[in-house]
Amino acid sequence: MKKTLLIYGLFLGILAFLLKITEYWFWVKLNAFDIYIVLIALIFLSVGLWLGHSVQQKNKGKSLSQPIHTEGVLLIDAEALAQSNISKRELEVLVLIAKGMSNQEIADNLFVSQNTVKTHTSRLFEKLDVKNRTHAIVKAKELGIITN
Amino acid sequence: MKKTLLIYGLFLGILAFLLKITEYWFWVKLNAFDIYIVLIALIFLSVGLWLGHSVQQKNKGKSLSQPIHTEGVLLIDAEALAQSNISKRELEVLVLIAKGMSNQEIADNLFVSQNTVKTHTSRLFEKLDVKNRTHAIVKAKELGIITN
DNA sequence: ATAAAACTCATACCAAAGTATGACCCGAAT
DNA sequence: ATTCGGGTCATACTTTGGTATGAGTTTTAT
Repeated sequence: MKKTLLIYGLFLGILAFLLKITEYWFWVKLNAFDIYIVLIALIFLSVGLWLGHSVQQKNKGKSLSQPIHTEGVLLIDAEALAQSNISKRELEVLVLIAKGMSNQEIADNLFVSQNTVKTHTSRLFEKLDVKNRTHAIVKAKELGIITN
Repeated sequence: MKKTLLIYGLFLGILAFLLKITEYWFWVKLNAFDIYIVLIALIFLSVGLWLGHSVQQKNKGKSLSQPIHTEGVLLIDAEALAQSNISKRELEVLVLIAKGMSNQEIADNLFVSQNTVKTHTSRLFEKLDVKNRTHAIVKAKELGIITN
């Protein structure tokens, strides 16, 4: 946490410095005021998006533990789910797999890397005692974890 | 969450401060320009944060927690099957895919080579307009060609 | 406060899935 | 008889899926 904040601070500091430099450049040499404003806006818009994404990542673990059903795929047996030791994130991946998504699509959907999806799927398959995604789907349905 | 926002706010404050400090390195002048810039920056940072948050919310809704959709027992729609131009053999392969079998397992099951299974699956995917087996399963179920 | 579990990500590697193309056989329709 | 669709198979290739391992961070439980 400390490290993360330090990085944020450092980044913002560098950003401030760069802004001053570009300000000097534009203001003195070119006097392109409008361009400068747009630049500022774009940069901070990006920073905002980035930070928003970070916040999102941080809140991932919080809220969505309760949802029972999803579009087209429904959780029925909470007991079976608990029994299986499948984590929240793994369940999300499972649901998206059951929707027919590829690893890359799942990654995009969950805003994580493909590698992360792969480790989730790997653990998932281990817990379901299967060897591939299609088998995982039927097994999960057999166990009542998901359905349609 | 509150804490996080507070920290971000703090850093924004530091950013404003740094902007003021660096101002003296280049410009020994105090005017409305910098305040204006900071204002722009803050506004667009907010927009960015808001957008990031919106995306997050939207995604949440997309991946999880949607209305239940319980289809009763599906009958295999012969019409849909005919419509899809799927051949007998391709249908057999499709069913075995939906059972979670690998290509090799399907080949063994149908007493043909794995290559043959691959060409069947390939044609099947083409006819179902999908790119992989898991998607083929959901598509075929949507079309009522197979059921569980 | 600390340990355990969950989440994220990366690299490297191997296996399976999927595509493209061409070929042969067979039975049914024209 | 010839064409055509379906079935079979092969080779070569690219892409995706899956495993193994290690590591850093965050959340949660003790």
